[in-house]
Amino acid sequence: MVRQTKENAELTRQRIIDAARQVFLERGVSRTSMEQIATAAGVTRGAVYWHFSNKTELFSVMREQVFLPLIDRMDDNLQLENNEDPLAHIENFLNGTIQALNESSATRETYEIMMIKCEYVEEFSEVLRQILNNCDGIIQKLEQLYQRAKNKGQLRASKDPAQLALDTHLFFSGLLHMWVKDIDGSHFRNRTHALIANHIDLRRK
Amino acid sequence: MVRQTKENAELTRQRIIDAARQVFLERGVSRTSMEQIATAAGVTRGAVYWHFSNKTELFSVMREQVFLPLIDRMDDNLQLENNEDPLAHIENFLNGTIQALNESSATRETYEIMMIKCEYVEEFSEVLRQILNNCDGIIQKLEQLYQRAKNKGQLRASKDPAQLALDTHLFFSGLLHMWVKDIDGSHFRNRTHALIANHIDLRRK
DNA sequence: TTGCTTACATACAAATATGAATGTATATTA
DNA sequence: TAATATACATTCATATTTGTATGTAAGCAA
Repeated sequence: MVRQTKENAELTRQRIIDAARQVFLERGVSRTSMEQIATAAGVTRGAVYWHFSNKTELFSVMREQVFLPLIDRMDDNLQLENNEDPLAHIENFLNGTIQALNESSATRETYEIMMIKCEYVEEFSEVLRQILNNCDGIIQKLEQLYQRAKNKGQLRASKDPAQLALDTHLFFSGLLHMWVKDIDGSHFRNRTHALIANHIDLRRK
Repeated sequence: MVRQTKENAELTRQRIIDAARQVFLERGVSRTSMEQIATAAGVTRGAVYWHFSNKTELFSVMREQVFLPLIDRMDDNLQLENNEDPLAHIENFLNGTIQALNESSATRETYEIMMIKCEYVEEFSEVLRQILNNCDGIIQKLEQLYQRAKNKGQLRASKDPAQLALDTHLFFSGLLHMWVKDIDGSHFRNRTHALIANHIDLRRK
């Protein structure tokens, strides 16, 4: 296999990314060598280095392939339309994110890698900063939605939208972490719907 | 420095543990070599290997030094005494844990290492299982406390103690994660008290 | 005081990983 | 169709890391 067409090269590239995800998941990012990724992708290290300059870049591409669409989805989903029921809107958003995890193994695996199979030091601390930035965005939008809920009289008395937004965000990051760690699903994966409903219901008047 | 007394050997051992924590924090567990730990502790690899059979064991000891007392504290603190105000009890427990982070740099650093500077694969997945077990215990005790709160009529109508306990646990693991990641403290570290108060207040009648 | 053990330091061998250099056959293009 | 750039495979030189093996001086027990 020497010189592929452009299209085939693109397929090779994607195979390498998928292989990286798989090996990262099994062995953790640090312990994974370029050789292992290459083998898993059915190529040699030469090919991997041709497409990616090093493991960090490969990791970033893998991550962005999953996260950029996900962030878009969040942005769309949290858009402040003329929603009659802001609280239900928040609930739908949370459920939707969980649904994305259930439906896409690539998303699921990438989450798992990022949460418990990656060490955020040196080059990787940049990733952490990006994640925190996203959090900020989500919190802001949650706050706006809670503000609208308050304006509509959906909320219990005197609840501060900013605080509610933070509480929801913390609840949800906790949920995502537990969702990922709870491999057999008995504790959280099978109960997300009820947990989310309960969380939102605590806010309702 | 050739042959120390028993006491001095114990000091050396502790210095190695502290050095490991420091290097783990800087470079992540995987990237840390025994050589780096030894250098940081002012000894050679020979000493490190004399005290610990490998990096994994050293990690475990470091972790247990911080976590076993912490778990004890939790057990004590969540004990079901004749408390008049179960909700306040929960609030105190949460605040106390945060306080432990604020007061002890070893605790703080160990948390940071375990959350964002360690990859839970192979030997380390055992640690993850232990953590989840602890979570179970905490959730159970929270549930009992919420049950007592319900019996005392502290809770809003028809709230299920089990659900409330899970929600609190998710909130708090989210908070711990964010607390650790929010290095400059602007987002969460300075607001934990209010966040916790708000969270508990959502449950109050 | 002798002899054994401890608490390390030093030296060694083997494995593994990296990046770059080089080779090469085929697409692509002029 | 000839020249060139592409998409890899192969090779090489260089670190790095690990575990162990061996050395050694001082503590400790008899």
